[in-house]
Amino acid sequence: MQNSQSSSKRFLDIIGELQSLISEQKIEYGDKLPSERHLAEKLQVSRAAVREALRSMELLGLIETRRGEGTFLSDFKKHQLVEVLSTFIMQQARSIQDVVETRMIHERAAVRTVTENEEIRLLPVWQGMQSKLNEEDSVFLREDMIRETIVATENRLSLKIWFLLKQYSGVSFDVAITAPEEIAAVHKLLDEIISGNSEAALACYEIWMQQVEGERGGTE
Amino acid sequence: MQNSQSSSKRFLDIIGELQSLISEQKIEYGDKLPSERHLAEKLQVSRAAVREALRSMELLGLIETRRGEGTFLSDFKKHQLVEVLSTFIMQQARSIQDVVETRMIHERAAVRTVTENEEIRLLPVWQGMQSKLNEEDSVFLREDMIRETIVATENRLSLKIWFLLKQYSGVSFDVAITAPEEIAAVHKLLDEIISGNSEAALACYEIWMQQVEGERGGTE
DNA sequence: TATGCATGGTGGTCAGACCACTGTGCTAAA
DNA sequence: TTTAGCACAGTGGTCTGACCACCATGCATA
Repeated sequence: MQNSQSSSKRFLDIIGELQSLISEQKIEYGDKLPSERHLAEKLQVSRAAVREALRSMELLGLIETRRGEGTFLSDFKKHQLVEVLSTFIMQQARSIQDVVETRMIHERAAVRTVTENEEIRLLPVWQGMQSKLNEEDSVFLREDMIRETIVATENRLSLKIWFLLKQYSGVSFDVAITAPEEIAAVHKLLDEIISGNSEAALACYEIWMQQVEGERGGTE
Repeated sequence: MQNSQSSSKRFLDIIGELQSLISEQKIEYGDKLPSERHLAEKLQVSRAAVREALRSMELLGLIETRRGEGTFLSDFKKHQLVEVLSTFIMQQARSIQDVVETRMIHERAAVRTVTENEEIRLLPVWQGMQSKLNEEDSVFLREDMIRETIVATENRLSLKIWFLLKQYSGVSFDVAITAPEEIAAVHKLLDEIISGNSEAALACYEIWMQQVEGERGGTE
């Protein structure tokens, strides 16, 4: 009867039942869960089914399993994360505009951080990029510039999020910077970073991005 | 020999092998994967083990399974997203500092966007929050203020990321704003948003956050 | 030509077995 | 009495083989 939608994914039901059981029995982070065999008996399913559910939860970081010992509720607050993650995944990214804007949020923040931090902006990286930008036969990608900027902030999470977003934003980043105007724009951006003028650096960034944005619709 | 760390989680290995296989055989989104039985034979593991890996991937949204038809690669580019989030989950958040900093990146960007956008900053929401802040018996949570700000930017992706990050950043956001200094700080922030002075608004935001940050270690 | 059915392949589930590992408690040696 | 060693039970890890429910296909029949 209830097989078409609701229970066609039994292992999802099992996950749900496990979570109920966890909250009912007030199992805290780090506590031990019933063994796979006990769970199978309690939930009236096979051990294989229980394991499929448990492995899924493990991959999500909800639980930890230790051979010979048992299964334990993970001691980090990963639950909400999973919730968000799943809703995130389930409902296709809505607007590409959000992705672009969010990507740029991270990029702007990086430019600002780098420019306003004396230690970072005096790093030799920036000069290195400038000379590479000047060389005729060197390949200097758009994403190199931005990536290095975010790397310089030493915020790995931001870097990861950016890396993710750039793949969605529909802009070609793995493209060498060759157009004279673009070289000039990036050059100026690097200048302003080195001189520590954050407002000017951000302005350069915006100009550059407008150039990049404007090129869409050209080739394709 | 190599059982203590690397291959103690066989189903993780299987997931890895599956992903290799997917990229090797150039399986595109929406394409059909080999059947569970074939995979089991190919990878030299039991079908149960293959299924554990597949169910995990399914929960993450990487694949879709249709009974009687087969297993299909999910038609959206969810891979990287999952990869980013899961690796981040797995290896206990490295530096909580990254999380906090990234959260603030989104918050600052929202404050700036809202303040610099005439249509948004003239919305009645801000006054509404101010009066609520003044009322004696009303409950105005920290996260209400920030959430509304990000909501106002209409960037749902940024909102989701923020929502995710706030749960990790170790700061209590579901706490009512009651301390006189905090009320004053938020009030001033709202003032500056309404008057459209972005630098001043950001300065207020920083002050507020320093207050919030400073309270850690007090109660706990 | 069009309808209906048999068949093979697929995921979904199960039972039972064995292995590898861990913790515990008992036993025997010091 | 204390301690070192071992046997054992419980746990996760894996495998096998079986059966069911479902779907697409193609063949046989009307």
